[in-house]
Amino acid sequence: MTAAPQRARLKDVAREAGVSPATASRVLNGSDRAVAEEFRARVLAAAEKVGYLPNLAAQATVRGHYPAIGLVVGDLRDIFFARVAHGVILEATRHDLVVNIQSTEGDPGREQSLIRDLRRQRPQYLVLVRKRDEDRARTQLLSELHQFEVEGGRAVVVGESTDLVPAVRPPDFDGGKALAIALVGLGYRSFAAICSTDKTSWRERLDGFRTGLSAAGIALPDSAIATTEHSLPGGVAAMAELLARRGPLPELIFAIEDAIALGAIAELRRNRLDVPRDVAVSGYGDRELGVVDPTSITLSTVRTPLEEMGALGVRSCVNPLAPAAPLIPQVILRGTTPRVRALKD
Amino acid sequence: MTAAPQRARLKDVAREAGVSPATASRVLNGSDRAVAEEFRARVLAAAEKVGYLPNLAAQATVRGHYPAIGLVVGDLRDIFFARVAHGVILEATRHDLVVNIQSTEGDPGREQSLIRDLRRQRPQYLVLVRKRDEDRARTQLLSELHQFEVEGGRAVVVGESTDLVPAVRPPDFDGGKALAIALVGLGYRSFAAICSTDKTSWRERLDGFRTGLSAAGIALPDSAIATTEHSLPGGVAAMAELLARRGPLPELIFAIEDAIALGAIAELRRNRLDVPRDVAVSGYGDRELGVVDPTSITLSTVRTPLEEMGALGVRSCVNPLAPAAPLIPQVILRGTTPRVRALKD
DNA sequence: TTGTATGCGTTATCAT
DNA sequence: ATGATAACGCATACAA
Repeated sequence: MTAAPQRARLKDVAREAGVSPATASRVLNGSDRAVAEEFRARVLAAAEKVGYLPNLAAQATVRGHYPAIGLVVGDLRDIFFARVAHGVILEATRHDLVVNIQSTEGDPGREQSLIRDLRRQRPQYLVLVRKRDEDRARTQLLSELHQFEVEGGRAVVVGESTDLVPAVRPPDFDGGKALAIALVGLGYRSFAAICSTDKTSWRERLDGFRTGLSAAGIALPDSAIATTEHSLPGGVAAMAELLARRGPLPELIFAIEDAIALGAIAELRRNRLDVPRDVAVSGYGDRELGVVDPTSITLSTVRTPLEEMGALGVRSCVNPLAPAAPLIPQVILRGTTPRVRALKD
Repeated sequence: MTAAPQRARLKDVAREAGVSPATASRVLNGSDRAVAEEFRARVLAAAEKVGYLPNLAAQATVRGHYPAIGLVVGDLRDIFFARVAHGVILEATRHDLVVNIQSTEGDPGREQSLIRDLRRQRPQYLVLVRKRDEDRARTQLLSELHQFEVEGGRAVVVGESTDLVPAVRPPDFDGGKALAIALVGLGYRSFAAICSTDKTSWRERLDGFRTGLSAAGIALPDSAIATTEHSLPGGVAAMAELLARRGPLPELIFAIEDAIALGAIAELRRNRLDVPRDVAVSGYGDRELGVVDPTSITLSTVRTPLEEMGALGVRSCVNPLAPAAPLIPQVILRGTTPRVRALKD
């Protein structure tokens, strides 16, 4: 009924060129063996003529591995995963690697089974993107990754730390530090901070921030820190708590996450405090909030180089020994943190 | 040096179970042939014991095709592509299909070469996601897709229309109509509209909107329509133009795109007109603007079921004959279009 | 119902 | 430098 799919095979190219399949293979696909110039030209011409495309699957069976990179992400609609995936895809293409993408749909419990699915394809590399260090079923995941490596694959985690396999971690310490230095440079001298209860994600940011401040001789006492949930309502609650402490208002409030910062701003406004006139605010993460709507506030923040992290994940798989370029977080100063001089005018 | 990768093969399972590879193959991978219960159990146990995973590449060489779906998208950081890709990935997983993702990086000119790359893997299906009907190199793309189908693959375009292959189009007419009906239901009776110069994307939305209005006996004359660029500054310009026409202000302004709506709102405010007190505004697209920041406006809009479109793309590849469930756009009424009664209170 | 043998498209080893 | 030939892991037509 259906016509048999017509695709040119290596054999067809060889016949067309009047050479053996072996020779054709040598010129078309990478081989260290040399081929006479005349034959090479004939094969190339023949391949072009019959529209030959190498069959990756056949190559994979004989080579034992697939020139592919398995990519496990969470929900792509989350800009975090989208940015990392974008970096992975671009870098993979540069290395002529196919990207097999899978999504946990936000359920880290599915990671293991997804990796298992991926393994059927014998990809050479595996990039696991994690937002937080979710460790349900850690043992399962560990053994799955281990098995992958036993089979000759190389895996890397991008995002939160894991001691299971090599990891590409966000430069959160550097980001916090750079932000602090930038804010001090704008003239700010007194600070408060709002952290989330999710330890791993804010610890380094805060440590870096403190380090940056201390370089200018400024301290951030624990009494100036509120801890709350990693969300906008969390920011509201924490801000309320800080205000309730009734100390002097700091010049700037550093929220460990953009969403928290937005909540804090909302609560400040509810208390008839203007941002940035009365208090300045900075977030962290650059989740692309507060910048799309010019009629609203624009939030200062730190942008984590997520695309670079994805690309680095690929590079460190492909060439584990190559020295990695450092990840540079980008401090983005917007409307919520004006230069202090301007305020005093 | 490196230990040879150890992976269990079908042969190993067969030996372990004391059966022939053929029998093992029949029970482990889909075959219509029946196998005695005892053997089946032995094979299953053996496979479990040695940790067998079928080698997809080997299966692909003998079967002639790869159980995969090639996915070509633009920049994943664009929520449009992210949502469609998410739908594709989920549905593909349901059909036990691998997803090979590629990104044009926003350059539609790369589509052809990406598809060519994909073809090397002999995927069964191909989903091409397009935001607009970019037709540079249309002929090239056409022949590439044609070649893919000649080889036995099935392709579909998701997004803007194309007559090249089956397409999954956004329900823009229905969305415009549903929005108009919802707004009339809120009590609005006079309207203006701002369209973009990019014809294909707004034509159906406006047609649907007009149809919805006319069901209530309301007309939208051409004099109440401004045309501009598909962007926020475009919205500003168009709003300025509408205001300059100096007619009576309509009760509601329908912008064909959220970004345009935001520009329009900005321009209204600049003219000391309050939204929604003086004029209501609705966008279209739900690009997730104006909803993340609760301190700002929240824009009414229509949400195109992009995930469903992606899933439908997969389904119509896998089973072209199955009747497709209709795509339902979702009208989202937020702060910029309050019930008219409330305003009159 | 089960096993044997052959072939899928490609690469690599071995002669030539 | 080139060509025959044997793998690679698996599925299936055919034989038993």
